[in-house]
Amino acid sequence: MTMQPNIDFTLSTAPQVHEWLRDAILRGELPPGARLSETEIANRIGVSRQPVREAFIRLTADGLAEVRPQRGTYIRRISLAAVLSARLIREAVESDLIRMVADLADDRLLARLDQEIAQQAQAVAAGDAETFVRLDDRFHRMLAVAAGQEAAWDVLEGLKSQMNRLRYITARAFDIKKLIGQHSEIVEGLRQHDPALAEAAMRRHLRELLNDLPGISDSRPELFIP
Amino acid sequence: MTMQPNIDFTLSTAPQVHEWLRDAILRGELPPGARLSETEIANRIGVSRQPVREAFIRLTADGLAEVRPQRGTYIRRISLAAVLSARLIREAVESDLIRMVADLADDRLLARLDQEIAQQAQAVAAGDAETFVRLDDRFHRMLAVAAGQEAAWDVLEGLKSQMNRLRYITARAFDIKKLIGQHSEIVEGLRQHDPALAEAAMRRHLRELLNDLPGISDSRPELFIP
DNA sequence: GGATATTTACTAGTATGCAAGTATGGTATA
DNA sequence: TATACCATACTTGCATACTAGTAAATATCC
Repeated sequence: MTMQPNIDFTLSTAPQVHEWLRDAILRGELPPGARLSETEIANRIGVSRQPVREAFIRLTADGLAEVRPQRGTYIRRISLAAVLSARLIREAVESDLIRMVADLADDRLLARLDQEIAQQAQAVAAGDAETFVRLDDRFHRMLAVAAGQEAAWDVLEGLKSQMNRLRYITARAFDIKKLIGQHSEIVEGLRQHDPALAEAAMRRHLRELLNDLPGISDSRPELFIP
Repeated sequence: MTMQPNIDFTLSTAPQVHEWLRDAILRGELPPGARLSETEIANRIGVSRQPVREAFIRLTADGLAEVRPQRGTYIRRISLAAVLSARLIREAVESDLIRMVADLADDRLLARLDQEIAQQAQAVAAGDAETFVRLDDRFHRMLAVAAGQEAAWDVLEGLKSQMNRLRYITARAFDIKKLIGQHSEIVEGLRQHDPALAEAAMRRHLRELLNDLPGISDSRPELFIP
């Protein structure tokens, strides 16, 4: 954790500290298992323990930190079970959403999706894995919006936080080209207005994580709860 | 809010206060829109403001309260959009789960589900709507467990909190007999090991809320965000 | 030298005081 | 009577002091 946050003292500081730490955790800057201290962070950013403490409580509620009384506060390691649950939920929801979109998709939407995929290809050509992660999220969000269910996607975002940490930390471990090809298959299903085809492509796509997960948990066991 | 919590002073008080308030909110004892005060609750249960304040922060993270700086803390009114999102997610997930169960269901599971439904019928015969809400949750959890996905159900529990408040507050507004009949249809699909049949029954069941919601939001507008 | 107390430095949990913003009700004024 | 103003009593946000518990290094005893 190299940077300091820019605290705006005309606003409440606790939420700002929370957001700052949350970002750092999701990006993997604060790795699973890392130790935090209310006092140390408070001194670093020039506030009292109190707002930092409240930020820790919020992080705990997010499932991103764990306060061990009288011992310390730690960045939570990733629970494989939680990742698998989130993946299952995501597959179920996005499968339903993509069926809805298949009925509604018009040329304008299809063109925008094609354009998104082109940008993704550009990022992978530049070897920029982090950008791809961001674009990937945007692609899926766009589908949720097209289904008129952006709110549902926002809920998924919360659940996906464990998955996202994993993706940022191990972005290079994924076969990104394959993922982009799967995006194209999904859009192809939409183009044909074939809900079953689009759904099958979506499920294949979201099950990809199941192939990668064992390798990741073998090579980076320190990220996970044993 | 009539009762006092039993605070165990050998443990941290903040989490205890949080759980106590959370229950009161979900049961509808603290109704949407109600005003809370750190000081008042602290005095009532004989602790300082600090742990109460931390409980409020946790409630905010749960989406159950809203702290308006320098104004007060209020029990959040229910967002219709949030309920609809939660319902959609629930339908998607439970549909996938019930398909899994249809493949695995054995006589022992079917017998236990039949027994659950019998208990539900008993509750409705006794006119005990609150008990039915509890049994209903147990029924759906049992299905998730049978699919080997109890963790996923736990995640849904968190999302459903807005829905649950509604159910407790307006338990009598629902046609409970109809709901029990739908439970039977779901189990019938399992008995025939027919995933499509079971899924269709589940979706019908979970879409029932869509029929009741307009009536509820008309007759109890004070529960909802405008 | 090894095992066992003890000190010491740290941790988070709680209580309390103060600051700053908001709502309310009363009062003076037109 | 209606309106503007102001005093007051609240609210939460933050800082600080103190408590109690943990863990690790150190001293002490055998």
